[in-house]
Amino acid sequence: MKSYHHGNLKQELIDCACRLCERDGYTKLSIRSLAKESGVSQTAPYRHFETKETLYASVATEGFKKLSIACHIDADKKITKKHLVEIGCNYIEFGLKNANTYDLMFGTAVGNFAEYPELLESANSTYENMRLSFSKLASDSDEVIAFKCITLWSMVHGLVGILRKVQVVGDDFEDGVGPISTASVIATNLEDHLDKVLTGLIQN
Amino acid sequence: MKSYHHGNLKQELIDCACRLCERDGYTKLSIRSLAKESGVSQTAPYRHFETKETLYASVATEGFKKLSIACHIDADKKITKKHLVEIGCNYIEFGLKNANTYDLMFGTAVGNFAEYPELLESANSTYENMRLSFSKLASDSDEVIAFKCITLWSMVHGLVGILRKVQVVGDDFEDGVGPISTASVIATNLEDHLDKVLTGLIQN
DNA sequence: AATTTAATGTTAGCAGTGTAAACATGATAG
DNA sequence: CTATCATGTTTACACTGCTAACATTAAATT
Repeated sequence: MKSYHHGNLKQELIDCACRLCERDGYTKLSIRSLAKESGVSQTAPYRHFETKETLYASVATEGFKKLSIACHIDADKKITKKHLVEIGCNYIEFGLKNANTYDLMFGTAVGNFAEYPELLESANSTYENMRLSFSKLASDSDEVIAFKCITLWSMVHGLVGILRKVQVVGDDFEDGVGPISTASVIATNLEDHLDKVLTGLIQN
Repeated sequence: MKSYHHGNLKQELIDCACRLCERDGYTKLSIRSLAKESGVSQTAPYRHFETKETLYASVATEGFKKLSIACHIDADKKITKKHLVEIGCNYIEFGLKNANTYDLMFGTAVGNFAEYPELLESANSTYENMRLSFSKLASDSDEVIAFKCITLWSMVHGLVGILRKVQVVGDDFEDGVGPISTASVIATNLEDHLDKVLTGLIQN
């Protein structure tokens, strides 16, 4: 039988939001439809999320947790360049396969991460993981490690954006020269590509 | 006196939309407020824009035109690496200074560029300009040029995203190691940074 | 154990949104 | 001069985020 109190509404709303957000994009997500989906009144979600942005923040938090997991590699002892390439590939794969969630995480939907401690923490933790991997590669100074880390991150982040957009931009160039075909070459040789760029990055 | 017909509504709506979009972000943009701003009835814009996405597409089109201009460099004859660095810096500067418009251009607000011929053209033309610059640098094959072009683009695109996000992510690391401080080092030495990365890119 | 309190749910309602339909106006083509 | 068509208006609908007032029940306090 259905009791007055749901019991686990907050988590169910988040799960549901993650699902719908990834399926339709966060723009299409409405608190009301979410409530209906969970079999609860229109305004019930407001007991758990102050505003819609708070809900977005929760979905983004889950996103960063998943991204962290996707980028995690099992290599406690020695990390090689190959490991970094793997991380990069996993990152890009995540970004392409969870495009809508990725948008929410890196777009302007959530204005200020600092207002949402859990989001802040999950985002920083994703960064910290990547940083640790770099620190295990060579005996660089902390500054150099951080620098390389940001550089790799911006690289894979950029590739996610461009590879995705390019699929949508159309291609009125001759074969092999336009953005689409070029990007798809990169996409299908992602490992080689990252390896090449990382080589430049690591040896400088 | 005010005539029944506005005379130049479409362009005024676009201009106004560009302004409001950059000021408040495209999410806050409403067709109704836009109409009010132009002193016209709520539904008048629908004579010029089939849907809101069509309006978005127009704003994005303007964005790509401005980006093209921002990235344009006067160097008909010989292009050097320095020129490419300049292009990259200008690109990043545009992305950071016009963050909301940039979001509209590269986010999911406009789903399929192919549905908006003008947008498609302005986006491709931005790419084509960048490609031309690369083609004037060295006598690479078309494929190599396109490859380098996409790589540079994804690099600066990624930097825009990360530099912007990082300002908002908070920084609970020791000085000089966390994402913010590292990113700001990169941001203030943007030319050096791009030069370094481009060196690796060009010589491979 | 009884009672107070706080957390969580519901109902009703406001102001704002995108968009469609029916109608009004006036510039332009015949 | 008249018919047409692009452009504007009015009205209306279904939807949205969000608030306020009220209902129910779990948890804390006496």
